[in-house]
Order: sequence, then C-alpha cells, then structure tokens
Amino acid sequence: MQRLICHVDMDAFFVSVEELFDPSLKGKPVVVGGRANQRGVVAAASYAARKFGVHSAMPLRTAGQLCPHAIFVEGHPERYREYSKKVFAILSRFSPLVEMASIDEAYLDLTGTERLHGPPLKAGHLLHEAIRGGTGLRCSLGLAVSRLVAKVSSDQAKPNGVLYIVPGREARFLAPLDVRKIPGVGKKTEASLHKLGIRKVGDLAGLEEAFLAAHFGKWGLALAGKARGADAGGWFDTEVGEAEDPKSISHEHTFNEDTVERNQLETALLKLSEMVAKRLREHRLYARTIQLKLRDEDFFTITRASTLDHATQLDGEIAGAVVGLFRQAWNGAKPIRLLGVHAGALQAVEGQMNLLEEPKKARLREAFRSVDHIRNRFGVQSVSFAKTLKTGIRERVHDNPYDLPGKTADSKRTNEP
DNA sequence: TCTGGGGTCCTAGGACCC
DNA sequence: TCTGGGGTCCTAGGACCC
Repeated sequence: MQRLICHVDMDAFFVSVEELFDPSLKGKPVVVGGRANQRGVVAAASYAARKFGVHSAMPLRTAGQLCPHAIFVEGHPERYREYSKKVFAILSRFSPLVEMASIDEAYLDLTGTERLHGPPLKAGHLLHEAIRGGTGLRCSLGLAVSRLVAKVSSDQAKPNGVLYIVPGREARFLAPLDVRKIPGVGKKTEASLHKLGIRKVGDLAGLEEAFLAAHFGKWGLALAGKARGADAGGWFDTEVGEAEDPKSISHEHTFNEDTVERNQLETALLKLSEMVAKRLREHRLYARTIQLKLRDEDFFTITRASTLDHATQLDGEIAGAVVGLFRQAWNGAKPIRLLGVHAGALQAVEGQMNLLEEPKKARLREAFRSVDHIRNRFGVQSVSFAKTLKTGIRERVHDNPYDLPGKTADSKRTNEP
C-alpha cells in the first residue's frame, strides 16, 4: 500500500491565537516575543509586520527599528498550548497516528484511509476545513509519501494552502527549490553547498553519493537521499506515532543585565535546577549527566558537564553538581549574560535505580512530590530552597514560554520571593 | 541588527579496557 | 624499545529546528 504522510503547519500560529482573543489585532503589524526594547528575539510576526522585514528569530530591538508602530506582545504560552492540544484532538479524528513535531506543527500517517476520507487531496481539504472550523485558525498542509516531502510541500503551500505531491513526482517537485528548503540545511550548510556551486535541490540530486560523503560525512549521504525525496535516516526516517521520552531536559535564563553578583548567579542556578528537577519528576525520568551553560558579556559560551555515579531527579543533587561546575568554571571576573542547567543521559524509573534506592532517598522523593503539588497550585516561588529565600531573587527565571504541549505550566507567581 | 529558550543529532578527542 | 586496533564512555562544541 502506498504510504501517505500529511504535514500540518499552522500559519503565524502565535499571532493568530492572539488575534482570536483580541480581534482588533487583525491585519495589524503584531510581534510576539516581548517588548521592543527587551533582550530577546521575535517568536512570531504577523504578515503585516513581515512586510517591514520583521521575521522570527530576529532581535526584538531590530524589529522595533524596522517597524516602530508594530504592536509588541509578550504572548500567552498557555493559550498556545491549549490551541495546540485542540489541533491535536482534531487531527486524531483523522488518524490514530498523529505526532506533534512542535507546538504548531504535526505529522499524520493517513496510509490506508482512502475509503474513510477519500483520495489524498480530498482528505487534505477535509482536514484543513476541520481545523479552520474547530479552532478558527488557518494552516497549511502537505501530503506526500515521505515526511520530508510532506514538510517541504506544506511550506510551499503557505499560507492557508493544501499541496499533494503525487507519488513518483518527488524529485521533480524538489529539483527547482533552493537547497535551503531541505530540512536540516541551514545557513552554514547552504554556504558550503554554494561554494561547491550547488544551489538547487536538483543540483544536489545529480551528484555522486561519494562526493557528498567526502564533503559532508554521514550527513552528506542523507542529503543525497533527501534531494530525491527520501526520509534518508535520522528522525525523519521514523514512523509517525506516539512521542517518545525526551532525551534531555534543560532550562536557561538570560539576565536583563549582565552581572558579576555571585549570589544572584548561584541563586539563578538553584532556580533553574529546581525547574529541571520538577520536569524530570513529571516525566518520571532520572538524569545521570548534569551540564552547566555559561555565556559571558561577549557572548562567549561554554558548557561544563559532570556525570554522577547515579541518576537523579532531586533538586539538591542537580543544584549541587551544577554549582560545583560553576565554581570551577567562573572566576568572578567576566560579567555573565546567561546561565543554563541541562540534564542528559536520562533513564526511566524502571531499571537499576529502584534496586539502589535508599530509604532516605525515597522519603526525599515523597517530599518533593508534595512540593511539586504545592507549586502547581500556588506557583514555583511558593516553595523554594532556603538560600533562594534568604538572598532574595531580583531576577526572575521563567519557564520556556513556547514549550511543547502537554506539560503543566506553573501558574501565577508572586512578585515577592 | 547585539544576538531567547528548549530541544535533537553529529563530530572529535581523550580515557580506559581488552 | 617509536607506537595495534576496536569498543565504549565521557566531554565540549556546533549546526539546526521551531
């Protein structure tokens, strides 16, 4: 049976959700991500704002210069998660094999649903209409035999379009597109390809695999396959289905102003450790590697990792490791711009941990369960490390506002620690 | 144009072991 | 005694995606 994959990509998602709640924003230049004078980048821009050259990932200050009359909004992550879930629910009516690839993007496996939904293009339009009717949001939709071609075709269909690539026509569809359109080809790879005189996907498809392998290693081989429309290894080559456990969990924070205040920095590390530990417990995962991320005022960035002799999900153990790394890595001279805490080498609850568990640890874990419960009800800052309370925290550390759906957001916070 | 935050995957070198 | 070879784990950094 011919495989049929559908890629759904919401159009200007964050902006469109904002418009649902405030229709007066419609048609106006809107920038989601923060104020025009803040440190940060654009998370989403309305089509009206894009006309001025504003696009996502652009520094907010730049966007403010390009389009001073734009409406700048911080955004509402809970709303985006809510609408992402709505989209997921609608898609689930069309196929049991649905996967949210990010908050505004999903893959469906529609293989064998022809008797139910009709031919591919018909199914696509039904889906498009269902999303429009169920959420009031527009999306673009690509259908093809592979994830890769489905994704590229949804991009070509933007905005508000449906595009089906007939099986066998993949290479012809891709050939005239810029190499940059291939997922995984970013600025650097594009530049390298241009140097070799390769500009279009068609140029790429004609090359020897050995040539690409020589220039780009393992990635070059995949690239050759992608140019012909194959999923060609890696994540793209997996079946569409249930999301797997995360491979890492991290939180980081950029300070509004660079700082050399050790107290402030270490307090921030404790907060970040708490956030990481809380998410580990939500996922019922344990981390064996803890990593610190440090960025100084010159944007010079280092990471320092430490592998523990056992896996953990406890705030104190993570904080202990990360503060240790921090004291080794930073001599107090250069002002710090960003701190991050990263948990890797994750393992499930099942496994050797249970055997090694000491009764003391079990009690601690029980205590943290209660802490998480209280935090969920009253906010992160309702329960915290003693040091945090003592030194006070001026700089507030936020959750990732544009996280994947399905994770609980910490509710309201007080301004006082 | 002074550059967020949360992820994934890949590479390369060194330690260590057999 | 002038330098094996493979495997695995760990660390650091970087490209890329939304």
